Amino acid sequence: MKQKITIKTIAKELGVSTSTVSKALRDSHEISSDTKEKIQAYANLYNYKPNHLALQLRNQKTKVIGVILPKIVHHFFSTVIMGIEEGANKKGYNIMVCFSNESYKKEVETLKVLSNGSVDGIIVSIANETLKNKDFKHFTDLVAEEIPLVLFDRVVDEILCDKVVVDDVGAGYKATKYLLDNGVKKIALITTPNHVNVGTLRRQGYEKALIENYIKTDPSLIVEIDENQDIKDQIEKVFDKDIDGVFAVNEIYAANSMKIAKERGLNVPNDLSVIGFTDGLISEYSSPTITTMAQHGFTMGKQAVELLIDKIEKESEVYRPKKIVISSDLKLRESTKPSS
Amino acid sequence: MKQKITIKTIAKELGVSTSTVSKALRDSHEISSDTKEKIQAYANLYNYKPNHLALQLRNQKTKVIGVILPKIVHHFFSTVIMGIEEGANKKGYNIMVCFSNESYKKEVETLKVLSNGSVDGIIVSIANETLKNKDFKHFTDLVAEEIPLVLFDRVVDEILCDKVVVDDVGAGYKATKYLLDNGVKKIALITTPNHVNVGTLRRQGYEKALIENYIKTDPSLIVEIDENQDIKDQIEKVFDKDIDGVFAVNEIYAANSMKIAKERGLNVPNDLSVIGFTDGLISEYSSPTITTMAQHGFTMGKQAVELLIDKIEKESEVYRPKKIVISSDLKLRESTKPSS
DNA sequence: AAAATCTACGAAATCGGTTTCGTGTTAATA
DNA sequence: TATTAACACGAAACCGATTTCGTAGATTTT
Repeated sequence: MKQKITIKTIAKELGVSTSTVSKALRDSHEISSDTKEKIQAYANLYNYKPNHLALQLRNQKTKVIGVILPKIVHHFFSTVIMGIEEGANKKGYNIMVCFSNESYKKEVETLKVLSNGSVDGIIVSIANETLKNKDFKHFTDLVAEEIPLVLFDRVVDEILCDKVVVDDVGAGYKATKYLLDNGVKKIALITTPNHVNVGTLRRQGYEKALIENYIKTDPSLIVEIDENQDIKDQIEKVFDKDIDGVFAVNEIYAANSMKIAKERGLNVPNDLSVIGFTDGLISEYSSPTITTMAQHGFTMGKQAVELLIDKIEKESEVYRPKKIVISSDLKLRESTKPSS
Repeated sequence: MKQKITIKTIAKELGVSTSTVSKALRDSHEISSDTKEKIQAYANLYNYKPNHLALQLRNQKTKVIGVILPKIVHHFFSTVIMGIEEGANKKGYNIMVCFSNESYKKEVETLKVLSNGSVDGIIVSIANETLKNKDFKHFTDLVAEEIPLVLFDRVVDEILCDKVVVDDVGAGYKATKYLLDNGVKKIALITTPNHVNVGTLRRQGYEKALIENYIKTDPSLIVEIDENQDIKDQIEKVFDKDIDGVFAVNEIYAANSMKIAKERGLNVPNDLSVIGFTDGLISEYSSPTITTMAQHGFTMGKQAVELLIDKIEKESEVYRPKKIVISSDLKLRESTKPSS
């Protein structure tokens, strides 16, 4: 890179001290307007830009927010990033994005790198492997160091910090209830293994809606997908159970269910109603289009970053962890019968 | 944030100088093993982490790479990010991700922020508005400042720097040729306005394939989508032209075409063959699944970041801009007839 | 005319590290 | 025994800014 022009260069060229240059550039009243003009003109001419690193070191803040996501090629997470970025920019922050790739080890490493002073605070959605391990030491350490931390979507109670979550129980309930209210009787639940807590919560909502309608939960209607195996094969089995509804905890599972239905000659929504989760492109462009629980990722990201910046900038105040719950709405499309 | 432990703290506590602490922690031979052990033990106990800002300032490098994308909620770009991140991590770099949201103004601002020393180099895919304006001063300034820059996918010749692009002409040619070779006669091209050069290039490939087959390009079969208006409506018209093939320059246009076909009772692929671009989830989960030109975003990201780091780390060498062309492959699915 | 007050600027400390160079002590060599 | 070398460590400069404090000289006040 080209030799950057610094305050020192300007000072030397103009025969003044660095303090004078600094003050002149910040338009201090201590400097005569003559000198100011001269210095500012020179700085402009040579396109002087103050070195951010120096400022960060001096001010002990970076104006950067670290974000660790499990993955990015994913509609929900990329929407969240947009929200985080917009919220951060509005307050003069930039974001440093990293990925755990659902790996515990990478999450630990990334967290270590970010917590060495590169960022003022960190936003994380926990990796699946970590949730499975239940090893959260890297997070509790972070909290102990008092580095501002906000978790979103995939959170756990063990970590004491601000959180932004979807009302997963409510969402599962809403979806299931909608199906029941519209004449669907036998609803399959396509969900994640138990350690992924959002899946568990959505399942609770599903069960709650069933109980309210005096229907006993049938475990054979619940499919816990192992992502290491073929998704479609695993869903396939539940279609032998003569179901007339599917509630899938994400888009991919919903899309796979639709495909199976089509192959089996089932008409969606007449023979089978399908509701997915995450309002992504698949649901929108599938045919028929898929009714989903919209997760409002953008809002989540924005709320998360606002919470974080609040924590960063008002650290003197007494702190009690906040939890923001974002309710998700049913977005009706063609894969369900119209509301009766 | 909690008061961080610094080298100074350790020095004071142990009654040695900061130089000694620094050397001990870096395992210098200058320090006796006695002292080293004592210092290292203390540092470990109190979880000392060297402050990155201080190191960055001293070394005049940040080990951070800036990335500016037009958007993120988009399969291709999120795949590219993955590639960039992986390549960067492998070399000990982190990435700072920003978005232009296709806006010229935001692109200029973001570039300014990143070029103040926060990053060692920048990777950009140019915003649509900028391509339209044809105002690249913010980029040429960057090049003049000798800040390492790599452009990918959406690039222009006016900016002298390393580039990574898809062989768009070749891709357009391959797609069109495949259709022609398999009996499709009248192929509609659903593309972007002319200022988006990737669209233009793909169009050239389309035309090249037609010419080779002695078919005159029919302008009425080419639809330039204005993203501010309803996409489906715009595509609708070309369906009146009795077409039997569609080549769309992205997934969304392809999906919309499929939808129209379905509404008009056209069987895909028997009555109409469809080829899209970007191998995203829509193409994969659409029904029938959509044949696409796979863009290899991950590879592009990785190549781009490797080019950039090379530039950053070997800046002494004589520099001549490199251009890496990544060829894209046709991924055959159900929306086209099998190869004959 | 002496004292007080401004004005305009510079010296030096600071942020948290690294690194060069110098030096006192001890051990090895001539 | 005098000289040299090795060892172990500290002082100080440096990266690029900001900011406090001090002060010379001009101006105003008493």
